[in-house]
Amino acid sequence: MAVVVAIVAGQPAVLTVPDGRALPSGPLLEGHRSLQTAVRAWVEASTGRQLGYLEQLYTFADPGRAGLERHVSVSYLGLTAAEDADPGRWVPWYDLFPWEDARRGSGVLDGEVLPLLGEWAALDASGARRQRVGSLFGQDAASWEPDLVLPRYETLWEAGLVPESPTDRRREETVPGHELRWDHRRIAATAMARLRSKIQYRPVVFELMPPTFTLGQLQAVVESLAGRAVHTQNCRRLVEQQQRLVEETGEVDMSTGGRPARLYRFRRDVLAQRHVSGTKLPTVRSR
Amino acid sequence: MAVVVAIVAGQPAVLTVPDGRALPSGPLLEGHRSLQTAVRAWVEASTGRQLGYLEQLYTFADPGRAGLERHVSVSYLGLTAAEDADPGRWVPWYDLFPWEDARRGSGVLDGEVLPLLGEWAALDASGARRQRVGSLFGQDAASWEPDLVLPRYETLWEAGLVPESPTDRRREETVPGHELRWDHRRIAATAMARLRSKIQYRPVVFELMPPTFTLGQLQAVVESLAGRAVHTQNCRRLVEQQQRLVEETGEVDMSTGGRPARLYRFRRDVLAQRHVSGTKLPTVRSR
DNA sequence: GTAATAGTGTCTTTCAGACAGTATGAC
DNA sequence: GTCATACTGTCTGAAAGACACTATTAC
Repeated sequence: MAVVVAIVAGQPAVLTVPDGRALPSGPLLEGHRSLQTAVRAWVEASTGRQLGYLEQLYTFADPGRAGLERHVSVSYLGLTAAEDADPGRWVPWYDLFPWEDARRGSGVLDGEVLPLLGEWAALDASGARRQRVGSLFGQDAASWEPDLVLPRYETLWEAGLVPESPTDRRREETVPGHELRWDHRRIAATAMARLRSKIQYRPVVFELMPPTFTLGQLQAVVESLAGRAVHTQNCRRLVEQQQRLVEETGEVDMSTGGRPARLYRFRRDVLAQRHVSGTKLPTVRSR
Repeated sequence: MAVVVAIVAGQPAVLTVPDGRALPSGPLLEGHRSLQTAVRAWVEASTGRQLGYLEQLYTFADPGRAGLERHVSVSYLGLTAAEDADPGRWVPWYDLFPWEDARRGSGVLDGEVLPLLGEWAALDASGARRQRVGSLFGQDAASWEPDLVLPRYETLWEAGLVPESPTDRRREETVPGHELRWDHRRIAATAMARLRSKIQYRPVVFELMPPTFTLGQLQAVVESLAGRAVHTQNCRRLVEQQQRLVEETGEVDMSTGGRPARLYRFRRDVLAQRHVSGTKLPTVRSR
């Protein structure tokens, strides 16, 4: 099973099967040296695009009844450069998790998710639920941490607020969001969490970028992944000077609507050279 | 398959099968809700000790011949509190990887590993091997990064310098170190790398500590895991003030050989409360 | 007293975060 | 000219890294 991420129409999106209701999955191919190469070959063959990056995510297993073998499925996170072909199979990541986008107003979070979670938390006299919701969803002076995608999803699942919650606790009213079959939305949440933390300490954002890009575009992609605004100047400083992750191509992009932006390309050689860190997500406090 | 780590006689050690030549492994048990709980139950039953921490490491698969199912094995990293019973089944981690201990003199590294790697690098005219060895093993002004356990091991494997290297490239003279069957030493290296990076951003060291401990003991454990000296005062400051990860018990340990040390205990409640980071490994430059 | 380890106070350097200002296009 | 976006220079505060010093035991 693979969660393949690309930037489609400026927003991160996840590749699905044609009906848009499940992640693509395949059998473990024979004859490959490792699982990793087998998965890469399978994804590249079935999507027709090259994967810039692939890493193992997590291995799940069905409970397994007596006498039967468990069914084991290994999930992977893959990144590929943006391309606008075949948009039907790409589901925007914030359609899956509308509450994860804290960039603008966060309407779904404040308008629908938090009130429903509030009801759930109120049912628990000990206050543990309220504290959990607070620290995960950035209430009560806790900051909203982009990485906590999975525990946030799990909280909604436990609270019965997603359609895939277990039937005995599922509520009438659920939180908005594009549903996937089985536990695929949970796996997508795992991938999203991994990617959000990975971009902070490894330069993997560039695998999602076209060959040349402006620093403004780079920042927009980082923001779309993190789901929040980052600090422009520090982002530039980090990428350009401190890490020397990019170099100018000498060309400019005139279609900005303002001053033309210089085009840059990723310096792939730094990956081999040193042990570099990624985009540190310079945070912006107010907003 | 599990890599269970504990501090035995002051040094990190890995649990093995009775002959000390393989990691313990078991079948996927039936009837558990998740793989994680199944592994925990199996390890706790077979070792008789509780695991403070358990996380999935990596999933490997045999190449798989036509018509046969691949054999999949899921590996886990487990941490348990120090205990000195049954020392025969614990193999010290620096017996497995003597070159990973950069705390004192690093005799094995300078005396045996680097000369052999130098020979291997010299066979490559392009200089790529030399650069790789330099950046991984901290030569040529590159700093020695504790986390790079796995690429260092893989380099030795590729260079034919470990007994488990493929026969067609294995050298006469290999690097010292306790060998394990199959690819178990590689899995142990994966675990070591994961643990070394994990202690920097999650407070997992405490799972290896006895219920009460002095800050000196804590520092010694961090150093033994990281394989290098850390900065005493900053380590204290971080753990005590900034993160408030520990609290005094009010008692002291008189067996230090110098001034008695205050005893502390880990504040388990912080795990639930906030999203705290671990021991930042304040580095010490000279040495 | 010395040796050894525990613990405290403070200085310096680095850098994330922030602000203010300038540059260059379209209209 | 205005508006919009791109880019630059500099300030500040927090914290990592480092140093010097004091405290309390055993001998």
